[in-house]
Amino acid sequence: MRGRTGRRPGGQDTRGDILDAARGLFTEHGFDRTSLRAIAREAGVDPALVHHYFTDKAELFAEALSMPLSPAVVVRRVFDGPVETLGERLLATYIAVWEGPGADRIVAILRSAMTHDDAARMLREFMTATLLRGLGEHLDVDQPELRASLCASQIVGLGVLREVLGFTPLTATDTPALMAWVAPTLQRYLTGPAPSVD
Amino acid sequence: MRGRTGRRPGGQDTRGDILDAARGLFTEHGFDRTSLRAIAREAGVDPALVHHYFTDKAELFAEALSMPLSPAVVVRRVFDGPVETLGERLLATYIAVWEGPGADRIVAILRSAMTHDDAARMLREFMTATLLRGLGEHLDVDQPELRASLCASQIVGLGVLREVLGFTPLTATDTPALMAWVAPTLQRYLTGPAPSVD
DNA sequence: CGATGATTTCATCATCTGTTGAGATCATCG
DNA sequence: CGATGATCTCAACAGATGATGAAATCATCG
Repeated sequence: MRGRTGRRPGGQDTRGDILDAARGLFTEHGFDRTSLRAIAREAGVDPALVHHYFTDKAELFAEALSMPLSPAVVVRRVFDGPVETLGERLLATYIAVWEGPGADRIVAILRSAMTHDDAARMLREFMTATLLRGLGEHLDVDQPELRASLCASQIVGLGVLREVLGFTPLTATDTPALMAWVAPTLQRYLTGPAPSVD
Repeated sequence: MRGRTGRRPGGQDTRGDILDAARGLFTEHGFDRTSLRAIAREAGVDPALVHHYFTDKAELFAEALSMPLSPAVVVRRVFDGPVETLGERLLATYIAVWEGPGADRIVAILRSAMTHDDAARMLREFMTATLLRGLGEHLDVDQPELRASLCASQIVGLGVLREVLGFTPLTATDTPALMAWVAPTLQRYLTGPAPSVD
């Protein structure tokens, strides 16, 4: 039954199984340390089949880790409300992404972005689409790109240390307490006055 | 001359050449994407020689990317001065590390830390040794580990986006302007009042 | 000069990588 | 039922990887 060649009986979603396995392994080990063969093994499938459905390892990565959240939704959620609590809603939205069902994908992208160009591009697009796009439309501030990038740096830093590297003080602290610390930072980056450089 | 076996004439520091090559390649590609053979090629040396000097790839990584700055020096530099400008000095110290002669090592560690345990450990040790150690001794605040970790998250996020991923708004902004934005964040994390959680 | 030990390369190993082509099995539709 | 096409595995490829043992060359010190 297992080692038999040819098409399997019963309409199984083998392609989906491969995607699931890929998502799991990419999340755990990143792009480079994940082999097609390991994915195939995890999915209970011959390596050649992976290559049959997805021509490239990069294509499989892109399809398995497609955006977990539509930028439009994020933008609406973040910018719909009083300006004074903008940082709070922004942080809450991202933390919801970290901890929500799409968390795997984000961690995988974060892990892989450091060495793999595709992942870096996906991360950049995710941050700019969800963060920078709404800024220009809904907020009237100077240097919007810089402000957004500063927010991105704080958010990414938090995600890396907490979700990827598992820094103990951050993983141990519960989410509301963490938000109370970090939200004011984002708020100032977004709406605070530009500092004067000495 | 090149393809000859046996010891080379002239007291050359081949071991040092290997370390230099390793540092450069680890910096550019991270741990996983750097092969011993590529290092050997770059150093103009047989792959077996690399293995002769450094038993392991991990050992070579650790030795090539040893700490660029002694924690004691960092702690003294950061905590020697008025408390009101603590965040400023802290950030200046780290940015000096990013941009100084040890920058390669930090970038390599950052790149590799996402997938390689040794690099993650080195990063964790670097951050805690330079940041957390001094806090307990020189500063009387509540939750020192959490405060230090929040600083680490902002610093690491900045380093990742600016030095590793090359986020354009951050790379384009000059250092003093960036410091003026971020230093207050660190200052608040270190000495500000603990926020009340709703 | 001769012996000893450190340096350096060669040839080779088993293993893993992504990829390919051929053929086996099954679902689907005439 | 029979043909067509999608699905799936087998066997195998060439190339890269980290590693090893043996031999060649040189520096050093007696």
